Amino acid sequence: MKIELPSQYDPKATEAPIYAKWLETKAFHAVPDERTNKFSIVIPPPNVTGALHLGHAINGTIQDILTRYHRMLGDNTLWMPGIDHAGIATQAVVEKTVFEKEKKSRHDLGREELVRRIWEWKEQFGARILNQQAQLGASCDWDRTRFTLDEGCAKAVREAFFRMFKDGLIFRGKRLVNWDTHLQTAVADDEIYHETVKGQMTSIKYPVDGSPGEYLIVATSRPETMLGDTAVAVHPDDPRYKHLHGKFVILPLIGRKIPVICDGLLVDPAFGTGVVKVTPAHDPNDYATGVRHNLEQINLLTPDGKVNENGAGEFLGKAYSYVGLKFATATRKQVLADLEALDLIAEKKPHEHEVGHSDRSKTPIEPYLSDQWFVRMGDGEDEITLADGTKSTGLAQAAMTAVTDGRVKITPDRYAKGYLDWLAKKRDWCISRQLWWGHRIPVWSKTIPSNVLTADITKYLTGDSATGGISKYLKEDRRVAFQSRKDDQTGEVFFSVCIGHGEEDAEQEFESSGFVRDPDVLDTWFSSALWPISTMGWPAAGTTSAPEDQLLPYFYPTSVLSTARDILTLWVARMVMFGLYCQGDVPFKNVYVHPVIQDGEGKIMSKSKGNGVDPVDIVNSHGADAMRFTLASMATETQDIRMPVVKDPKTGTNTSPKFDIGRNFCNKIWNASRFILSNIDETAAPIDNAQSPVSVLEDRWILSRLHATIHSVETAIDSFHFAEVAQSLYQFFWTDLCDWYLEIAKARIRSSDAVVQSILLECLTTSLKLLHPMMPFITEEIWSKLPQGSSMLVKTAWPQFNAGRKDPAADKQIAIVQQITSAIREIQNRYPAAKGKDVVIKPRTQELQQIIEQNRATIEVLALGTEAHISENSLTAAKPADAATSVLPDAELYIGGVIDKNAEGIKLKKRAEELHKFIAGNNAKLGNEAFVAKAPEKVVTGLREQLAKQQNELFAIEKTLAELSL
RNA sequence: GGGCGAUUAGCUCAGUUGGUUAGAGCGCAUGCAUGACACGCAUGAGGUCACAGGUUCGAAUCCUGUAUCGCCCACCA
Repeated sequence: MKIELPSQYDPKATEAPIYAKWLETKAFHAVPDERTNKFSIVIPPPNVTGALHLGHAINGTIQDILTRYHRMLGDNTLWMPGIDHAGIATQAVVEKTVFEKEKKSRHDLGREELVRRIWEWKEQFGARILNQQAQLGASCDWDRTRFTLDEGCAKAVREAFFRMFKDGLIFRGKRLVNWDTHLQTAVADDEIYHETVKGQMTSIKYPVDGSPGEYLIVATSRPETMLGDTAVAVHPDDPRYKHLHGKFVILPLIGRKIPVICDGLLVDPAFGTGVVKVTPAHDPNDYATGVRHNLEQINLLTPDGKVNENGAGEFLGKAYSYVGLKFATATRKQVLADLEALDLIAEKKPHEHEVGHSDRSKTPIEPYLSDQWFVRMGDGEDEITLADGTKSTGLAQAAMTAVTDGRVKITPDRYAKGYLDWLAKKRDWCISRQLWWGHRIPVWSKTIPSNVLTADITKYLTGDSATGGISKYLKEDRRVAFQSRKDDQTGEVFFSVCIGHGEEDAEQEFESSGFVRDPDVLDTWFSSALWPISTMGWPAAGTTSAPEDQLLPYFYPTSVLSTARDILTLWVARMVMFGLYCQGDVPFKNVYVHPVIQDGEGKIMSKSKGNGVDPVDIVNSHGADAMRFTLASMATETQDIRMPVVKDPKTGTNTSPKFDIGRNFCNKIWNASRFILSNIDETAAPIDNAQSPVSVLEDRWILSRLHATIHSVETAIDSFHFAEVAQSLYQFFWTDLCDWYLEIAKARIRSSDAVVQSILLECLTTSLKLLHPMMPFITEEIWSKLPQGSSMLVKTAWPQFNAGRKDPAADKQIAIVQQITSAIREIQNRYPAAKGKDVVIKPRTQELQQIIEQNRATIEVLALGTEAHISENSLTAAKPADAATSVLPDAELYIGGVIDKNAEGIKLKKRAEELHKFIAGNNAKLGNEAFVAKAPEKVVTGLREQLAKQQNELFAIEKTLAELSL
């Protein structure tokens, strides 16, 4: 009849079968239905190449707490999982593998074959990180698992691109990209690491045109770039160079006459000579300057990093050429030598600077001017129309407004600032990447010779045919959009056509008319930005009655996005923009930014540093619940959190003592449950939460505490205070329930008291429910052992908070019981001889005397066992001979015949000293008229009461000391 | 360089709008094989709240400055 559990909780044996059961019962599967209360989260899709790290684990834990909590609340709850194709990272991994195995580069394989290999790789390893998430207990709707490169996402990407292209929000422009001269590809900013290089700062003299003997001196760490200079800049207000405004200098070696321009943004007059050389094609700042002043951009580089035909000229009657030399090395050397020979070097000094290197090839990056596609973020003038019909002065502004007007709430709110600041710059977003793995840009282009008049372009493209070929797309209203851009220098027109979703047959037509598809793919963040809507079926949502088609109208906007702060701009801001533009509503109502876990020294955990902890190792050593509890208890409001890392002596892997907290708590839960279940009858049922009156003090108290806990857990989850959730559950379960209630109630438990059984069951079942979102496996396992019902905990309703169960009177009485009990134990600890001896209690108030009297038995059970008693409890109790004393603010306790005078004296004197300080401080405060006049009455009376107690206690101690003649 | 944050017990962190003697866990010390649990129980020690000013009757909490650390962004001719 009694239920028996094994004496140790074994996560390894428990977790997999429980998870299988959840999947079997489709517990995580969400389908739109008539419910109006719904909750949805889209997972930040981890990189397909990625291995699970603690960041995933803490974020997964948080999302699962929210998801499971809302599921239990009865909300229609969807947690949408998936993975990200992670363009460059994935391509690099596969390229590396191919090279290691076959010694073949991607050029050897060719585009199609490489992409095929990456897909193959994805099929093989892509699900690994999601399986690891499942090991943590994540309750994702795996039936809906998505991939940012799957068919649905491709459709969404194509549609979004098309709309923006058509609206002019996507445009083609020049941009300096980070060029890897070894791999001959552009690389993303975050694929670059900086290395400090010892170089030289060279000051070069540029002769002023028409003023023999006068030079402008510019300093540079990259003298070879001077070959591409198209201006020198000074500050407009710099008096040293006012006379040169509008003048020119002659570029040494090349002989080009270049203007002296005034630019207050580029030039800091206090730095160096206050003159800056401007090389628009090879430096980002100079590029921007060039755009401002309409300067010529002279590209000096070939794709493999050598100087092209622009690197030659004539200076002072002598020809110089650097064509074919390696740019940053041979060219630099030669340029310096030639300048030296001309005596045009004013100064050389050692200079350390940061040089960007490609992660892939480990070679220095060259800024390289090339044509790229951009998303226009908006400059505040042109209005755009969002999908809900409202207007905005650009995508960035729309995303800013969504946060400032509260449609998207960021928690903690300080992160909103970074988000807004970044968007306020409205920097156009370069979305083309020179890669093969990704969504290929759906644009076909053709260069139209300069001799074709603008008006004749259509005719030129369609030839004589009025209906055949591409003409129908050019003339009819099809989902095909056009842009053309004339090159100022050559007069050629670059004619681009974007072929939208549903018009794929047009691709062939355009290609046979000489159009060439853009070789680039889109920045991974482009498809990530569509993630909340693409996973829900956009753009086709709501048009059929198929359940898959109803996701978007039902679950969008999602409820919460949980993420790390580093992608608040790159990802979150862009999702908001695209959500508003494509779907007309924000993608999520809340953004929760969780803290980043660092190692014990405050360093970010990383693979290369070897200071990371692998969550899978922790699942193996401590169990998923233990890890989840620990991670949740670390999810405080702070932005970084430290986790000391140590080597596990058994496995040699990294671990942290922090996880023992969770493991110990699991064990506590297990054993308390074991104890309760082994002591209840099969027929026992939890007490009726709403109705049954409860009369026994400790029963009233534990239910009071239980309901306070329900309330605080709800409040904490709703406000994303996950550490508080962990804290209040830990406090309730371990301290209140196990340390106090179970100990107080043990006698009744042994005597099979029916009431206490119903209370125990109520506490246990409710605790399991409250703990389940955070610790799903162990709670589900224990739940399955309960005498009643066979339903799974995962689908069980969340406990109902009942304010009527809160019982301040019971709280107060138990607090006194605890205080007296601890005081007696303290004496016993101090004087081992006190063990087994009776206690005399002398309370100072009638009320306290009564409460102690009412709980005499309880205190005896907790502190005295069976062999001793409270022999007296009265206001006038006399102190026994040689009594050890415990002086409480409201009472004195004595255990006679045990005293060690000296030890007693030391302790009492120490406390007396403390009291003297407190009393003096309080007297000073209360003697201060300003304080009494200005402080709230509550504070003043509280202080007076406290002072009275302190004086009473001090009086008692001094009396005792006198009696001891100390 | 700009922004954000941190600095509270040996360690990791709480500390709600300023208000009665600043809390927790781990670790440490002492005692304990007590009929759930030694991954446990009981008790205890341990803090000038980074530093210097200021506001206030009153500051861990608000303001200013300094120092150290971390993260994000931009990187300098």
